[in-house]
Amino acid sequence: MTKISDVAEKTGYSITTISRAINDHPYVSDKTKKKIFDAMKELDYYPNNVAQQLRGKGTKLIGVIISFVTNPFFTYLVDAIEKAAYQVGYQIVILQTLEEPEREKRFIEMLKKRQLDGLIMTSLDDDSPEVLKLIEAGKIVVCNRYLGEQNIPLIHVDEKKATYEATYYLLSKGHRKIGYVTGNRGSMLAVDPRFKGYVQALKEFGIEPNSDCVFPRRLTISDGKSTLTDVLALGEERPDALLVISDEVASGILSQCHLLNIEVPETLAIIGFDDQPIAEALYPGLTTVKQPIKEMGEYVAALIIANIEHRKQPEMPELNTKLIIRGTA
Amino acid sequence: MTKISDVAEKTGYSITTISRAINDHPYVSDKTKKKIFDAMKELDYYPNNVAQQLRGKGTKLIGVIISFVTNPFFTYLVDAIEKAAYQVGYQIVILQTLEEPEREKRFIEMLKKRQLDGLIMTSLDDDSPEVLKLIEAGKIVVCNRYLGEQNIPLIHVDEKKATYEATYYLLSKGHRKIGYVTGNRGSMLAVDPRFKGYVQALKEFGIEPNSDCVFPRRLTISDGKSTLTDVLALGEERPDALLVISDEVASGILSQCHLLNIEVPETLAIIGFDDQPIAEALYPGLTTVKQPIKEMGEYVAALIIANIEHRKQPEMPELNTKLIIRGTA
DNA sequence: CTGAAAGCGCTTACAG
DNA sequence: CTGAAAGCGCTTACAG
Repeated sequence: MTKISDVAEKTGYSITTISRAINDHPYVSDKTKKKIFDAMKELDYYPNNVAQQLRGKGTKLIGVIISFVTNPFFTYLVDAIEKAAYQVGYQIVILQTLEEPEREKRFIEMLKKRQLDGLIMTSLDDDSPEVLKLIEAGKIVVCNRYLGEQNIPLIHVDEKKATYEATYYLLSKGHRKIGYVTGNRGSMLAVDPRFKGYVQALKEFGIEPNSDCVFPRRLTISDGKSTLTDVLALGEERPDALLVISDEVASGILSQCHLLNIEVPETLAIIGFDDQPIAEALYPGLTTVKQPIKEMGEYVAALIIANIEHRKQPEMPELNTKLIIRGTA
Repeated sequence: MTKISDVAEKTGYSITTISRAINDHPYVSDKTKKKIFDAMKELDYYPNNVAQQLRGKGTKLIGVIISFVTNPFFTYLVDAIEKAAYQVGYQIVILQTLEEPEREKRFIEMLKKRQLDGLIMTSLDDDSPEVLKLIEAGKIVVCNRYLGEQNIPLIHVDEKKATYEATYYLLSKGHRKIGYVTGNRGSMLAVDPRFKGYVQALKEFGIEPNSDCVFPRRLTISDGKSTLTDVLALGEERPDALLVISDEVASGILSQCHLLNIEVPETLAIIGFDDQPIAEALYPGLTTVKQPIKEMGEYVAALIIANIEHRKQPEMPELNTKLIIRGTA
């Protein structure tokens, strides 16, 4: 690999001058610069970024910790982060936890070892003092969801409001038995803002939430299919509407409705969450809660980069969800 | 930030010994090691990876160039690559071109500047001599698709066979007017192996391909919806089956069929491509060509890492597609 | 088993 | 405007 001394040798200038030309230092004449650039081109020389990093420039790499790359929600978030970061010279390292704590640990180590300039975490398992310190130092930004106790800053949308509005919509359409389908464990419900929004709307209509109508741990399309079976097993008591915290699970339910000739939305209304592309492709189109993923991604990228470069933090935009009404409710 | 000299100072050992303890060198006694590790823990010390890199260890970073992160096909490929790479200590930098050549250029520069140990490219725009040199050197591995002229090694499935089989299936079901829906530009058809497989099957049944039934540049769900309109506009001549080189586009077509009460597969049969999760969620389930994405990702990861570490290349597995028959054909 | 010193490839304060 | 030299934080050949 060619290095800076090769360029110095070839041009007759000192290493110092080559470095100054590369870094566009004013004290190098244009003629000198041109000669140097020509030589660099000829030698196919590129500065070794690792050496530059050791001299204080960062890695220009931001890690983004997500649970699964194959989850479209994260994919759209990463897309927004990547575009914003690219503009200012940063790239994204994709870090999926697969919900394994050792993976999260290793990713945080990457930050400590300075492989990464900063870290965006969409989930947080390890809230040890060291991690908290990194959050305080601005090296880690937590975004989207965190169901823990600690009082840490979190960039997120108002999820409670989102489900409140969706549930309210169903209620206003006359539904009274509304089920709740979530990917979370049942034990998490107590601290889940989405569940709280659902409960609040029900209570405003004088309805006590029925735990038989809550379906936890539903994550995939085929979970959705089996959820319909569970719903039907409730007989007379079964819900006439479902708030489903995942478009994918909702799509599984809808598909099964077709198979069993259950009319949507007449017999069963369905609202999804996220407004993934699939929502538009289904028939009937899936009514769903659109998250401001793009805005959130852009903001969180701007925030971590401001932290890395010790600049003043940008102002948080309003992160509003929106109920997109299509055919299923 | 704590550095190795801080650990040396605290323990009273030399920097050399600390380094040796970190790198598990045999000439350090276990008692010494323990003392050193305790001090490291106490100081929350992590070796600066950048300095280590400069001493010859790579960045342990592999770039993966894809067109769009939001495309599920790439998402599944990245997932497979990530998992295989993680096992052996590498991480993935996600590099989306958005089909802009400057982006591709910048990503290749990252490799030249040694920000990346290797590069997996799922598309290749710039086949300049320098890039070819990097491919020959094993620093770049090209995977999936390349519609260029150059004779470069490419890891890929037998796409011609895949579309041949899908088309053959439609023909054997009695369809004779089979349309072809692709994301490529029409001008690319001549070098597109997928199109060749389609044409070959038709010819075996004595059918001349009809250019009216070829729909290029269809990339999105809403492209799919408008494609049905284009199909219907053909009147008597319209196809009774469609081979669609994208599950997403196929889902758009199917959704529009529901809207216009066109029976699938009776009036119009549809075959997609990729077997994305959406295929299973649609009604009827989408018959589609499943690609061996996992196998391809694992192999390409193993290959680039073998190159990086100057080890012998693993053997290429068979990369077979499979027609998944569901309800649309 | 241990340490002083050279060196990885750059940047930059200092001196000219 | 230019260059010799120090130094970023490590690893390792060399000497003991």
